[in-house]
Amino acid sequence: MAGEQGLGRQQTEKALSGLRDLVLKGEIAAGERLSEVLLAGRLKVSRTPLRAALQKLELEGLVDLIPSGGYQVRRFSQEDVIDAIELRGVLEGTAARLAAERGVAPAKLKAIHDVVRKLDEAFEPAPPDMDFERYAALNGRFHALLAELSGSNLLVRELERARRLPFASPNAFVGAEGHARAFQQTLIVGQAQHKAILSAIELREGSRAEALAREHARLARQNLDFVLQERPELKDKVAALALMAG
Amino acid sequence: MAGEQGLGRQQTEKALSGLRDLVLKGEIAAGERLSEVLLAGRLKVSRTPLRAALQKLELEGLVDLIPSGGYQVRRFSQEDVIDAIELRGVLEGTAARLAAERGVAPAKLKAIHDVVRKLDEAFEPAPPDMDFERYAALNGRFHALLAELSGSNLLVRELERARRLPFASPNAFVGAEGHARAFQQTLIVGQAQHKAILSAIELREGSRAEALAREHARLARQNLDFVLQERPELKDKVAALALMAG
DNA sequence: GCCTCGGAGCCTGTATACAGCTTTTGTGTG
DNA sequence: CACACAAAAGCTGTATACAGGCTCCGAGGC
Repeated sequence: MAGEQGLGRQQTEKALSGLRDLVLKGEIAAGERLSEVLLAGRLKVSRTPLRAALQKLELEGLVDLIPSGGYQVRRFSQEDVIDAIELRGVLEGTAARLAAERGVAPAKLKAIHDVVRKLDEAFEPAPPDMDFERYAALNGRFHALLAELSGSNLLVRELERARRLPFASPNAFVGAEGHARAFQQTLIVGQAQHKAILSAIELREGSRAEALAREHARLARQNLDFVLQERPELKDKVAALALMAG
Repeated sequence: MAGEQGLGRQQTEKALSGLRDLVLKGEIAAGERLSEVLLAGRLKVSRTPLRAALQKLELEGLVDLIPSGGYQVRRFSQEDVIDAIELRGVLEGTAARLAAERGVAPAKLKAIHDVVRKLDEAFEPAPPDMDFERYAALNGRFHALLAELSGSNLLVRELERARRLPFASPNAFVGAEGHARAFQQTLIVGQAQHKAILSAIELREGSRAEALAREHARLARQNLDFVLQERPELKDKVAALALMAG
């Protein structure tokens, strides 16, 4: 039954999203070897698209190639998580600096200002009733638009890649806000930083824009440290940390 | 004749290096669609490892996926080249900063100092007789070791990726030195910067180390501008620029 | 003359068969 | 009881067959 569906890269997409889910939800332990036949059966695809998905996941950094053959789920140390956050900060800082240095088209500025305004509105309901999902969507959009402000296709690509690691996502800790008041405060600080970054870009203050964007990513680092040092029981509540060892 | 060779990923490796050569040497024009059957025949592999190689090349950024199916050679604009150099500078700057901030094991420092000394020795023959190939190898090693000094596996990976784009390589313009005295001077300046970067790292001056490493990458930018503005006829002599449009 | 529609060829995405390497298990020996 | 070795099972990497789109061309209509 070759080409049963036949259209596009449908099976590969199915294998990719399915496999990504399995890894991200921790249903496959870190370091575990990934059997192609087993996974193919589980995901209801043949080995060919499954192997394609494995290769893509390798590029995303979720799985590692085993020298003797095959793949295994990548192990992330605490240092890896810290570095991934740092890296996102560096890249977003570069995006902000380039935007400031090179200038930004008014239309793009308007679009990102709109997002910031909507983020403000998302704060209006009292904290317990806040729609975190909506906030996360808008926050993600802010960061995507920030990358675009740089005017660099290359940087947009790199940032898309960097954000794929779940704990490096700007929303890594947003889901857990319901669990700790400290997290909610970081949202407020974060939104203030959003505005400061935009202001720096508009004033063409490249160095300030870069520093602010870097600091903004450090909020995630702060949340990470908070979880690890003061509330280790929250670790399981933050899905993004499922992959982290220790 | 399934599994004719059978060992490891030999065919994939063959397809990957062969295909990369074809693209890098400009034997396939930018924007051209890549026919799998044609290429498979040309490289003497079957379509399966060829497709694997195509996917890897997509991750390297040399080919683009066509939405309707298949791949094409990626087009690089002048801006892309500039941004790739900038990105390498940012990442190497981060590596240098982290090395300074976090400290470096003496053994690693010794290793990179050795490379710097050998680079000095490579300058001893009079410029026309200089062994550029040896210089490029040592220079590449310096940059690889610099990444390792950061102590961040993630950053090492990212820098390996970033350097894959030929024009973003630290050696992008080294091959062309024979063609212009101006290039030779950049080698001298570059070596001085190597030493300054190491000094900053040893003194734990993170900010200085970062700025220096960024500036070091800008040598490539300088060479690029020199070629484009003053000696356009050299463009064909720099293999790394073969992929650039215009 | 330009646009729309249809068909033929080509091409990609997918499934599957096969062979050699890796790993593991079980047995025999020191 | 530990270790070495051998056989077998499982697995991956590779080749290839197949089917459904996609592309391009030409014919027909407005």
